[in-house]
Amino acid sequence: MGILRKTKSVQILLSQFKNQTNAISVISLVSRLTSKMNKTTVYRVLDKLEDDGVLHSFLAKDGLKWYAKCSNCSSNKHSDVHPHFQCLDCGKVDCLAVSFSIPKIPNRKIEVSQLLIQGKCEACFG
Amino acid sequence: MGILRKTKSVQILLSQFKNQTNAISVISLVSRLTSKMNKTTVYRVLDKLEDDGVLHSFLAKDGLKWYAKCSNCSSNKHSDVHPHFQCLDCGKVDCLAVSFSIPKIPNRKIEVSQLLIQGKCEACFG
DNA sequence: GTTGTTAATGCAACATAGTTGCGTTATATT
DNA sequence: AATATAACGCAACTATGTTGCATTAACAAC
Repeated sequence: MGILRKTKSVQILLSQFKNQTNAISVISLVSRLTSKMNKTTVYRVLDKLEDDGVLHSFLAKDGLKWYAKCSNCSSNKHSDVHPHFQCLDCGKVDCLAVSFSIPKIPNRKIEVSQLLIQGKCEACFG
Repeated sequence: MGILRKTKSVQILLSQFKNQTNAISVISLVSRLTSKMNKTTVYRVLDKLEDDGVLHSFLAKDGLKWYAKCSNCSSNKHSDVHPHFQCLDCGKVDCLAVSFSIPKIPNRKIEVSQLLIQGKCEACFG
């Protein structure tokens, strides 16, 4: 069950993802919004926005959950399969606008896949 | 700093990975060895075995850490880059013996990458 | 085999991410 | 304005993982 009401919390959270394509960790959202809403609400709204195909989530290598805007998803399915890149220096995570090929695996049905790449980003590499 | 002494705990943990190629979650190891060693010891020994290139670790989609035997790693580097497959039905995780190509990304230095594939395994697919 | 050094362990307490139950608030419909 | 109920805040809780420290045990030297 997705978002039914455009509450203040939903609008605040959506505004965090406006005008930027980077992913944001849940921890970061909870702490930066701590004066505006309860952490429980952050978790619940993010969950629903993912249901609706507005955001997609993935886990970084440290086990923390990150969210980013979807580009071509609906509430039916998350069609947007792309790798995520996390900088080991500054911690920034972004969605890479490239597609990758999943290796063929016999006798298994593939449903989801996620590729996490870590290294140094443009800013930290130079 | 890796393993220096062949203690009873080290031997018990290593025996869990003998004669099988599946990955095992830390949670599962902690609970199945609860009568034989403290959970702190489980975490510490696994950490050291990974340092030594004996085991490698990765995170499944639920954020839980899993370990599996390395095949071609040393304490210097984990050379064994392969995808992991987790069955959404039975939860079993295994290392796939295939290599995959990481997409080219401009202006970034790639250091680590992990591909997690989820779906239905041979047993649950049929 | 005994001794000494110190890596490894067990335990308790702690840290952190995330979840649940429930009473209250506020959105949207009539 | 009244009503139904989705959404919220709060507190308490769960689970995974970590830390500090006193004790134990591996192993090398004798």
